[in-house]
Amino acid sequence: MPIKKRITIKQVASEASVSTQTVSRVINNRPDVAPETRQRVEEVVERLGYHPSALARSLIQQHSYTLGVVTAGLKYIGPSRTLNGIAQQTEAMGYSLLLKELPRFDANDFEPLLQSLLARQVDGVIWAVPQIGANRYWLKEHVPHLPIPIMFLTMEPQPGISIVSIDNYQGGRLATKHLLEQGYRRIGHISGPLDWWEARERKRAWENTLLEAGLPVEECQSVEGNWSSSSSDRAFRQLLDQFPGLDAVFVGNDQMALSVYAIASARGIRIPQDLGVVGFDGIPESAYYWPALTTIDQNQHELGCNAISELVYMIETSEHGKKEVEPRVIILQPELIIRESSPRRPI
Amino acid sequence: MPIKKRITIKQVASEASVSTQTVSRVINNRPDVAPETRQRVEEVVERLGYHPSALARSLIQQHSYTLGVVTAGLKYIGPSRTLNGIAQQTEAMGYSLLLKELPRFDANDFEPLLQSLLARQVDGVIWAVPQIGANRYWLKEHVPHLPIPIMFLTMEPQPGISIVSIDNYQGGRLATKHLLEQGYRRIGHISGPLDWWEARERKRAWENTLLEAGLPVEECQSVEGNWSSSSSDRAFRQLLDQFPGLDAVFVGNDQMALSVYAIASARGIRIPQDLGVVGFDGIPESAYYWPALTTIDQNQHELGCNAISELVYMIETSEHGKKEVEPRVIILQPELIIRESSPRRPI
DNA sequence: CTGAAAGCGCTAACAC
DNA sequence: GTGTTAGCGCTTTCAG
Repeated sequence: MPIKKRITIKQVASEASVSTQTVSRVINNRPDVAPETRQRVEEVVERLGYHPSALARSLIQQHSYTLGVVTAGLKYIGPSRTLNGIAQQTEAMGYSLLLKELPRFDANDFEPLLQSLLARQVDGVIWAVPQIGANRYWLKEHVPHLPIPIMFLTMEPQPGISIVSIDNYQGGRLATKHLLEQGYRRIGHISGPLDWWEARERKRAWENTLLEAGLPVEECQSVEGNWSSSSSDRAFRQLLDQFPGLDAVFVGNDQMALSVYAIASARGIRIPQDLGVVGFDGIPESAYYWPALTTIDQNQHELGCNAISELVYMIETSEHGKKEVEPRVIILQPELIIRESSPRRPI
Repeated sequence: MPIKKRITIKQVASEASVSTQTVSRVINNRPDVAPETRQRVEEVVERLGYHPSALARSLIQQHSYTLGVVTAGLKYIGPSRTLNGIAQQTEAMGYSLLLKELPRFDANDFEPLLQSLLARQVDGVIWAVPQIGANRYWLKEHVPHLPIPIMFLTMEPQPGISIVSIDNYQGGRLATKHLLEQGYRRIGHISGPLDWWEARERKRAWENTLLEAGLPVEECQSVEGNWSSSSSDRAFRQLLDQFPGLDAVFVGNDQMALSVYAIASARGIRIPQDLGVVGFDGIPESAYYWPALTTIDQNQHELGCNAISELVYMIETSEHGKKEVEPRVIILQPELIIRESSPRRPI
């Protein structure tokens, strides 16, 4: 039961007529306490509503059981789903979470952020900000000097860095191959913003898959969006104008696919009869687009979970074994979900 | 620059040939330091890459400059947008954020959660979990005994409790009145899950507004969903079956409106010619439904910002003035966004 | 202006 | 089994 004033270990000790050390042993479940002493102490702890200060404990043990997470764009569903996994797994592993959100995706003043986490003695850090532009420039120089493990999400593998990522290239490949297999031939692409690594990977996969199938890929065949529905509103109209004969489009995410649907409806282009569509992300809503959207499901929740498991593993082995843990790279595979927006094309 | 080993104030002191107090004064910008001493210390701080331990500081000052936030359902966009506001405002006010996510919306084992926050000496708590079922039962008994301020989001005002909420009743009223004004008369409702306070408020507003307009409200005129698109898939079909002559529907949130669109399309019901639709939430995507969705915009980001400003105010005045701050209730007003799904009905 | 001593709440290491 | 001593890294108090 929460109480108005904070009780200290001293008060418990004096109330139970033992030393603080004994109280400490009881609350930490150490063996060397006489059963009746233990019981007496426990009774006092209960009665006073005593709860040990994690702060004091962290200070002396040099171990806070707290993880720092740096994120960006929580107002979007992707980062939130990842954070959801992170929070859940952190809790499950008995740690707490200190949250920092970057004001912008491409903010790159990593230093004060990292310091504020280090000042609070976090045991490890998850850098859950996607790789954009040059926002990873500091890795090479600074990561090796950090006193604690740091785990990066969603970025290009790099020697010496621990990373958990989703295979965006493979996702783009699955999407494009699916469209090819269904008989589409003039396949356009609405990409995410190309300063994002993920957007580039998806586009690169689309391009290579077409080329490997012996199809030409022209400049006018793809347009850049910025992940938002409103951006693809413009992008899709441009694509229609500049690439005649379009029979399918691979859209960089499900939000952008939504306005592809809207523009198509407004222009009398029927999906899927006149135009096949494949999205990316697998947001729950995409199953209720009409027609239901074929998409690439990326499990961002699991991404977060994996990152934490791995990070905690790094923390705990580097403590025990005293030797540094080898940086590890984990790549999760996305999945193709076939729905109604990409049926086999009649010959 | 981050450094491998942690530097302590002692090392800085000895390196600069001063006492630790002097170093302390310098890093806290206290006045009583000779300019040249200050400069010498600053130089050493810089050279060694010293950063004070927030932990040790919190311990002695009994003030951690950290806020605890308890949230739930981060995989949904609503809670994330709120957390976004919370994180941003917390940062802006110079605090850090300790994040806890409930495994389920209706989890009500508040006790261990609160204790784990208190153990880390948070200066205040934001309870950002919506009011559902009896998950507020503990307030009356426990809140008055908490040693720190606690701020609740999204719940029914209650004496003695600090709350920031959005006026869901007013939102439901705006939506329903709009449909009435546009000439719709047989207006159905797909509600959120009715153990949610927000869902009940929206429904109550819909019902009262119809009654005040002299229209009957029958049992068969509304169906309960669970906020997800899939739930309203079922709910809307049921509504169509059980309430003939439906000419408009007020849907509890924008996600559920999405499958109303899908079912309508599949059944040849034209929106808006045959059916007017109004949603709730104002998610960015709703502007790209086809036709664009009229909805009630609730600014959840601002909700989070307000909650933090208020909480920090409570913390800082209760410290200075030593007297408890009066609990405050802040109600934010949602806004009607008129788009294309609810045109004036031809007579 | 500066330093010495005390202590925040807890635990590690050692005595008894 | 249990208590004592020391100290995590910092700030407060008070003396000079």
